[in-house]
Amino acid sequence: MAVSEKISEAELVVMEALWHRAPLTAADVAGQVTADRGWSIQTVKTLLSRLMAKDIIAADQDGRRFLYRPMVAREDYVASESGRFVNRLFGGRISPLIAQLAQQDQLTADDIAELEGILKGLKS
Amino acid sequence: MAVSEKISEAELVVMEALWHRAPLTAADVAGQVTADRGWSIQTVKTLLSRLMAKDIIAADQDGRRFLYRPMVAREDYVASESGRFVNRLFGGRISPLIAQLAQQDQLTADDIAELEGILKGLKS
DNA sequence: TCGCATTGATTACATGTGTAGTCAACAGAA
DNA sequence: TTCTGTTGACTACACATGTAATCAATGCGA
Repeated sequence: MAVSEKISEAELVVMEALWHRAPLTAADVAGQVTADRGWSIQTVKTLLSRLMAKDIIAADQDGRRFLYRPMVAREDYVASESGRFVNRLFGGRISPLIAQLAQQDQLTADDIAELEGILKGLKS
Repeated sequence: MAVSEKISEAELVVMEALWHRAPLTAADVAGQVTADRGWSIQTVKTLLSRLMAKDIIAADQDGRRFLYRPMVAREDYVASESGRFVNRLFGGRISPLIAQLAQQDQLTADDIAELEGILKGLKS
């Protein structure tokens, strides 16, 4: 559940591809990400190796290729990063974060409605 | 207003000291942070130099020392990091973040009350 | 069977980061 | 005036990260 090793920016791009669909071969992952990022397939393979070394993904042999899959659920990663983030910048308190984002006009009417629903659920 | 250069973890510790009180000499900053972190004063000076190079802080000469002060307001930094964060992990949408944090039991009753107040203000 | 294309493994290299040591200048004590 | 301690500047060095090139094995087409 806990995500021990750090996932770097570039590694996260690869993880998003695997979270979106897995298992994938290195070539598949590259197909998903080289478009936006302009990486070579070698770069993707390096990132896959590093993620393997960190035990964040695993690979199952399929003939002479590997099929890569996440070992960490996106929800778990997001949960741990969210916690780290509010601790780092908001002393663990969430309402200042919301106030912050509200001030940046990052909250849509839908967000507000949704938040009210969430809060209602929490109070009961 | 925008924070161009990245502030690393260690640098952020120094920034927090300067945001808390400024201007400070290198020795003052070290006094604030070496306790928790076990850094030598040299480490603090290196971090100050790097922050200077990034134009995140400035220094005014005071005799043969320098008095360091932030060039970036904490609010601006927090705003830009918050935006970056919700974009990276929540596709820019905030309600999933709140739902996430709520699920981690990171929301206290006070938080909930405060959030309701914020939302009320936003709707009017 | 033999060469080529594919694939993982290894190596490369510049830049950032954490963590400091050393040096040179200068101000104040003796 | 000389010694010494303080201070910023410069240098160091290992590990992380971004971005790949190259190598070696191997399976498949000719």
